[in-house]
Order: sequence, then C-alpha cells, then structure tokens
Amino acid sequence: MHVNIKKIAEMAGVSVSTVSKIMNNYNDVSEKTKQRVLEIIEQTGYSPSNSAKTLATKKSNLIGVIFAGELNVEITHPFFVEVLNSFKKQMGVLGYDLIFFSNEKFVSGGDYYSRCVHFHVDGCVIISGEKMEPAIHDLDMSTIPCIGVDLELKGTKSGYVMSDNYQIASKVVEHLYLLGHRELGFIGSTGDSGISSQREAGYMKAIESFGLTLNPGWFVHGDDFFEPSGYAAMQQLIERGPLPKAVFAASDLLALGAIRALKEHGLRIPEDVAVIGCDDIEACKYTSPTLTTIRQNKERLGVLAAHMLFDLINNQSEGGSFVVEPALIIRESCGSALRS
Amino acid sequence: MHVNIKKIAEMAGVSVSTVSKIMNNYNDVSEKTKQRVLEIIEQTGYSPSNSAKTLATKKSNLIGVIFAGELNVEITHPFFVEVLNSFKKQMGVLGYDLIFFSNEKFVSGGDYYSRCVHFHVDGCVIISGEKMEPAIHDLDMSTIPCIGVDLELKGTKSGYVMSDNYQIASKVVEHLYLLGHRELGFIGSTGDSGISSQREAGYMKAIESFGLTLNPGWFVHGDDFFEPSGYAAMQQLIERGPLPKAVFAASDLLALGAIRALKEHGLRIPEDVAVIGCDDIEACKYTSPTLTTIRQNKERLGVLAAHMLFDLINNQSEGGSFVVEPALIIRESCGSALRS
DNA sequence: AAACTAATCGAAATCGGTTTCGGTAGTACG
DNA sequence: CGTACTACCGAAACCGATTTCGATTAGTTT
Repeated sequence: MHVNIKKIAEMAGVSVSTVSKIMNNYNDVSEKTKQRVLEIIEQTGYSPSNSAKTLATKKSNLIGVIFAGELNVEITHPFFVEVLNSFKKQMGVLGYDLIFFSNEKFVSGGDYYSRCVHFHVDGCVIISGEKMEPAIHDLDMSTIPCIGVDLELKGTKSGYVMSDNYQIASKVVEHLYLLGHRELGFIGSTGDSGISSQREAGYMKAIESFGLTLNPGWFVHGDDFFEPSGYAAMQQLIERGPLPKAVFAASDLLALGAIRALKEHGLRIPEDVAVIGCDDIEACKYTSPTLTTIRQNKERLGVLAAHMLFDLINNQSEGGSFVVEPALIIRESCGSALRS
Repeated sequence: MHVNIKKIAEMAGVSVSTVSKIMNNYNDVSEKTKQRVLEIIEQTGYSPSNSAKTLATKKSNLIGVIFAGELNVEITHPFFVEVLNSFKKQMGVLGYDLIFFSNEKFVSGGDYYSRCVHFHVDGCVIISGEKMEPAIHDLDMSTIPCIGVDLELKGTKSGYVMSDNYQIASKVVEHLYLLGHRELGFIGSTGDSGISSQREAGYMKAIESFGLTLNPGWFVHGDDFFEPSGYAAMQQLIERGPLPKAVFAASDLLALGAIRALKEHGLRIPEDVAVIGCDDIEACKYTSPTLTTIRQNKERLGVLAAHMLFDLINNQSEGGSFVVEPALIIRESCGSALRS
C-alpha cells in the first residue's frame, strides 16, 4: 500500500501532528527532528493526499475551467486555447492546478456551481464569448471567486478580462478607411454573442464617426465563431447583391470562411473585397492571402486572468475587470497600408 | 455555510448512512424515505464533497493529463488538442473529469507519479510524441493506469494509442510516386522524437521498396514539430543545393514552415517542390496552397484512449495498444492525383 | 401465538490529513 | 531552590463522506 502521514510518523518516531507541522512550516518543531523527518519524506517520496488536505483545510489548490455557452467553444478553439494556456502556466507558477469540467449533461451534479463545490475548487475561470446564461449567473453570484474570459462577470467575487472591443472596431474602420474603403460590411457571430455584439456596435459607431453610410444589408451573422459560419455568411452577402468593398469579421475563423466563399466565386482578395479578421490566431500567417487582423494579446489576457483570480482567492481584491489593448496586424488580405 | 451530508440527514430525519446509501444506489432503503431524501437533495442542490468521497473510496473520478517531453507540446498544439478534446468528451460520458498538471518545476511534488498519487487520480493520459523520459517511466511502471498518446507505454497497467506511422509513410511515398516524384526529401522533428523517427524509418523503407534511391542529404531535422522548425529545415535544404522534387514533413506545421521558406525563395508549390504534411490539422484547408496531408483520426484516437483507460481502471483489460489507420487527404500542395 | 425471514435503518469505524490546546522538559532568573 | 518562561511535542477533535454489521420492525409461516 501507499505511504501516508502515519507511516512517516512511525518511521521517524514522532507523532502525526509533528509531521503535519513540518509539512506546513509551523515553527514549533526543533530543527533536529525536522531534518530527520524531512529525510524520510524524501526517501519515501511521500506526497500528502490532496483529498485529505482539502477536506481538512477547505482549500484544494484547484481551479475549475468552464467552457460555457452553446457556440461550441472548446479547448480546440484557437483563440481561447492560447489564453487558457497562458492562464494555466501562470496559475502553475502560483501553485494551482486546473480541473476541466466536462460539460456532458450526463455527468452528475449538472450545474456549474455545484460542480465547483463538489470539487472544492478555490476559484474558477469561465470562458465564453457569449452573453450570460443562468447556470453561469448562479456561479457568478456565489462566493466562489470567478474570472470571465470574454464574459462580463459582475459578482462581488468575480471579475473578467477581455480586449477592448470598441477599440478593435475603431482600429478596423480606421485602417479600412485609410486604405480607401468606404463601403463596409460585417460578419459576426449570433446576436447573442456578447463580444460579437460589442464589436458590431463599435463598428457601427466608428463607421458613422468617419462619416460613412451604414448599410444594414451588409451586416450578417453566422451561428458561431467558426469557419463554416463565415463561409455561410459570405454566401448570404454574395447572394444579396452588390458586395461591400471591405468586410470585418468578428473572428479570424469567420474571416477565413468568408475568404473561402469569395474565392469560390472567383473574387480576389483584397482587390475585389478586402477582409479583416480579429484575434490573430496562428493560422493567419499561413493562409492565402495572409490575414490582416486585430491582434488580441492572448498571453496577457491569460496572465491577467490568473492574477485577478489569485487576488480574489486571497481576498486581496474586490474584483473588477481588465481590458487589454488590441493591435492592428497588417498582412495581405486588405492590401498594403496607404500613407495618409 | 454549505450543505453537507449531515444537514441533509437532519432535514430528512434519517441517518447519515441512509443518505449515503441513497446517493450510492444501495437497495436497503425503502422507496418512501428514498423519495423524501431525494427531494431534499434536489431542493438544496446538495453535491457530495469529492474530497471526502475520494478519501473514503480511493476513487476520485479524476483523470490526470500530462504533457510530457521537451518539445513544447502543450494544449495549444493543434493536433494533440483535438485528440485531447475527443478524449475529454468521452471521459465525460464515462463519468470522469480531467485535471491538468501544470508542468512548472516550481510546483510541489515534482515528478508525475507523486503528482498522481497526490491527487488520487484514477488514471492518466500522457501526451508526448517523444521518446520515453525517466519521469514518465516511473509512472508507466506504477500501478496507476496510464494511456500514452503517441507514446509507447509498456507497463502492466499501461497502454497507448497512435496512428500507424509506417502506413503513414508508405501512403506518402505511394502518393508521391504516383504523382511522378522520384526525388524525395524529409523534414522531421528531433531524432529523439518517437513518432518522427517512426515516420522517417517507414519513409526510408518505403522509398527503397519503391526502388528509389535514398539521398541522406535530403533528410533534415528541426527542433520540434512547429512551424518555425519547418521553415528552418527547409532553409537548410535550400542552402545545401539541389532540392528534392517532393518533401514529406512529419507534421503539418513543419510542412507549413517549409512552404513559407520555399515561397520566400520564389519557388512554386507544387510545381517546383511538392510538399506533403501529416496530421490534417484545421489550418490545412486555409493555406495556400491547401495542404495535401495524411489525416490522423483524432477523434478516434481520443475515444480509443478513453475506452482503453476506462477498461484499465476497471481491470477489464491488460493494456496493450491500438493503432489507427491514417488516410491520405489530397489537396493542392502536391498537385492533383494522377491516374496510375 | 411463537418463530422465523426479509426489509429497513443507524452507530461507529475509517480514509489521511490539520489544528488546537495542554503537557513536559529544559533553561533562566530572582 | 522555587518559579516562570520557552521550546518542543502529542492527544484528540474534526473535515465529509463510505461501509460494515448489528438492531429493530414488519411480514409470513406454522
């Protein structure tokens, strides 16, 4: 069987309490016995049971990871997985491990909140990009520290990180404007999607502030943020009649889908239609044309999320939000930048 | 405070044991009290503490996920993340959640085996693509059920899944041969990489079995499976002198990097050099030219890994391995298929 | 009505830790 | 030498579940 604290205690000729104290840096243990016990721990490779520890302390050193929403955002999503990876690394440095809840409905428990108490997570990160749903709301309103990624959590023990979607939109319009485009279209996710809506609202606002006319017929929405939705959306646009000269897609994958549709119709990018995406996923560099896009600082989003969550867990923060700056990345899909 | 089994028992006017029995489908509790207790559980949203449960039963319903090796394979890797996602879904159906060990060295414990006992995982999946390393070896030899993905685990409680790398290689050679190519090059990961080596060995064997001559100068290795390594490798090939007419890259990302290098030198794909990848990641469809590749059945790999692990955990299997069939996916980067 | 069986329930030990609090030994001090 | 203080250690309660086994009750049989 496996070595536990009792065995260590026996081997060292001390009590269980003493071993525990050594493991937890109490200072009422003599240096001599401490060294003796530590040596035995080293030899046996003893590692205290996290379950027992959690049971006793109510701290699990575990962070729950939740992919919420119905847009099939999973760990395969090229944008979110990068944020998550950065988050994971940072949380690792802070001494936490991650537990991924499978969102199969079958699983016992069901709602996110009870999953969290079930596993005694110290906090959790919710990745979405959609508007709030009830199951998330319960968690948000609970005392469990939560950080939303692209999801605006408002609870007293919650916070969120996201890119400045209005700035994203205005950078897009500015860039397209300077390239000479005046007829601007938009491809978004469903109207339910929080960030897609923000980008759309910002886009419309920016279009007007540049004195351009806004054509509602050039605004079209897919089912999610993935490539096939972008393809379908552009098909719609093409069928509807005269195309805009430039299209802003709310994600790079949507942009890629749009480009595929355009290509199939023999249209050239950017000569016939310019396309600009959002996220700056890896694939942008390998496509043809390479994709001009707005980069979200995924690493920073992850690190910020980790630190906010850590502070929330340790009561060193009251929550709130961090909004990070996006950056225009000019590649080929909109043509080269003009001098203004 | 939070509701626990004792509170439920009090509220229902029964003992703790009875509540526990109801939660675990014992049959020595009357239907009447069962319903009453169940109702209270429903109302309160009670979910038993996983820590306490694990402590008592030695089953955690947790599967550890380990990214091993030094090639920076992380959850952002487009191939492995797809396998993992499929695995995660299937494990969810089987009633398990996943815990991701952060491989920051800082974290207490250190080696994988003690992390596993620390968290009482019921089993674990090790994702790598490299040769065995000592830390993994300990785990492999332990009594903890393990499944390797692209990693040949040999322990009595271990198993692994991977694609048939020899078949991958022979499909590549066959395809290139039928397209008329006789001068074949190879871009792989480091010599340490298990699967890259297998593909290389299979490739060489297939080249010879087709009666072609093998030019060692056309075989080059990068540092890992990522795009920049493919770029660097192709740079080497270009500098060395006369290029092969076709190159097989051990991963799609390597292929993409190779293509980037070729393009920069004004070379056309596939006219000047044909390039074929391996994995069939999403990006293959969006690149220019679109990438001909060998598809690994990622979903099936994940499902098989899950079922093997499940059987291992429940002592319904002695381990072993599953090798899944690859499939040639013809796109543009090698030209169109010829009729033989 | 006695005796036996089956159904139903609960007391208590256990899992592996943490933490409080009291006890003992040793040292310093007046 | 008595007292007080400090350093060091351990007994025991506790965290929230599971599981065994004995007790009680109800039902059935003779």
